[in-house]
Amino acid sequence: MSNILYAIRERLSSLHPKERALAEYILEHPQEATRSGITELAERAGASTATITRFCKSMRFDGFPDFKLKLAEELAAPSEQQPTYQDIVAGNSLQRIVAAMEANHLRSIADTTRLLDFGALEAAVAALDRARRIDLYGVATSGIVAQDAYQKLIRIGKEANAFSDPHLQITSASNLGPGDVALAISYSGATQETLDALVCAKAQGATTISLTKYGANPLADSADIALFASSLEEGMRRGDMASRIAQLHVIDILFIGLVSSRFDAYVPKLEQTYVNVRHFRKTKGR
Amino acid sequence: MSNILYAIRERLSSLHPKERALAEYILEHPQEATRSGITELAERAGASTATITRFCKSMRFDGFPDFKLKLAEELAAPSEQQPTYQDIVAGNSLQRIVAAMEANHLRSIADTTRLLDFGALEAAVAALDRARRIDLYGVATSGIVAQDAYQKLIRIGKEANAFSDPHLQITSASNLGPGDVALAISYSGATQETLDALVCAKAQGATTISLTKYGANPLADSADIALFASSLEEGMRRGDMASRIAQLHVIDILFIGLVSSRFDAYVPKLEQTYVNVRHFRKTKGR
DNA sequence: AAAATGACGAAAATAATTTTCCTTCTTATT
DNA sequence: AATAAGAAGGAAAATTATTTTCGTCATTTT
Repeated sequence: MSNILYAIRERLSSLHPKERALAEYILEHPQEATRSGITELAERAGASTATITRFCKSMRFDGFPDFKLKLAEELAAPSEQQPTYQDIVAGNSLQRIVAAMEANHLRSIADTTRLLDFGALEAAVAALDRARRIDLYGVATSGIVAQDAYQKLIRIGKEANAFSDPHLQITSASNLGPGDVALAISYSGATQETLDALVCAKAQGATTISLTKYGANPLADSADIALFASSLEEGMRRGDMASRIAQLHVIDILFIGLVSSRFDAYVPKLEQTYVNVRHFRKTKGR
Repeated sequence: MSNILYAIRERLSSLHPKERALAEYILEHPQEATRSGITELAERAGASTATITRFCKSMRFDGFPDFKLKLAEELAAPSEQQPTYQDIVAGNSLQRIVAAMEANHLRSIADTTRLLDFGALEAAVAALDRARRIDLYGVATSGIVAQDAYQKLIRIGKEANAFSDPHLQITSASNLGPGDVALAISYSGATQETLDALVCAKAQGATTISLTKYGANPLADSADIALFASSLEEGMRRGDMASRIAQLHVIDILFIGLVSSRFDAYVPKLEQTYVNVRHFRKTKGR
């Protein structure tokens, strides 16, 4: 199922009556939602146009037209051609596991790419470029992603730090200032410690960026710039595998975007780092 | 190519100057055309909004919004041919970077899957299942992958440890014994420290597994079981991005293979870990 | 029971698109 | 070469769509 429809279904229970009526109508007639204007849809779903706009904004779209466009794009990608997410169950042969894993990872990268918000991406790259200091927050699996971003950033001479420890996160966030950047990573977007750190960083005047699963969530709501990686169906036995790969995909894009934005400044540092590591370790490898 | 873009190109020669300028702009930046409003597009294409509307009508669309929607749907449809590895170069637009990144990651996962040796995989899973202790070695980017494997293994109660520090690697390897497993990760397969640790582990009687790029390399040659992740074309400016994702892909397969091999033993631990983390942190997230 | 909060829609405000209409440019004709 | 006819194209008016504001009503809290 499409990520947008999935995100809607996920939120269904937490919606107000009219919003829910609207959400249910969209879930039942997604095609029609993309074809009609806001007034028409309001009538058919039994809600007001105001409710629709509010709903779209709460889903972090620019507005109804933006929602319509993104939904249309998702619906246009025929899912029967694309591999769909596979659950992992008992007693599967290695062959089946490998096939399922491949499908999930491919799908999750493709989905993430399709859902990318270029505006947010550009803003994030610009903020990272400007930043005097960059803090990276993430716990457990998301900590791995934060570490990965950290390793990349220091290669181009950025003053970056990654924290998994809640106390250190807050400690470091407290010492950020305007122009600095805090990038908080959490699959669910609901990790309290990471959220606390982000809020703290924001209070210090830092530019805050979130990287979470798709759909509204506390972390994304609090961040100045919200980036998303595709979310898998619930019930997937270990949804965080694909999501972590999707998040790394976004990190890679951010990093290459950053390097490309000022090629002359960053590439020499990157090359120098590489040369130095080789020279001092006298090995070819990583 | 999309039908709409194709239709535009076909009509190109029969269009008036301004319409042609518009058409050419759309052909070159189809994505942007779907993202922007009519005013914005008019400015960028050097035509007036009136011209755009007229153009859309002449193409038998209802109007500009209709055109935009249909074009977006077409562009969202899955891509034509198998993507090939793309190099990352200066001054690329974010759109191109994203497209290249997606192509590389998709390709690298697909390639890795195709190159998988099921025999080695099965042997690795069996060794991990048997192991009393599991050591994970990896430096820098490969250290991230080792950390990821570590986080997974401890979730199912495996006594695992990940080391990036060369001294600690050796120290820990020295205390492995028969039945234990050392999994060494290095993209090049030539990282001296990691190789040393693996050799040391082997001398202690541990089963050794390597995870490297495809092809002969010291690490794979020394390991009892050699696993491979797809190697990118040489000269790729940052080949380790895709390779790291491919390595994680292999780790995921190993892990799920392990869990599936003895579902009844491992899944309850996995579930329990998950429940406990949620309970003690009183959050839904990661 | 009063106050506070929040959902919600009517309607005003704003934004986007389409249409009208007029100017300008081209081309055909005298 | 001058002029009329016709089409291209843009400015701005008209229309249409979307968003925001604001007030009402319902629900919850004190």
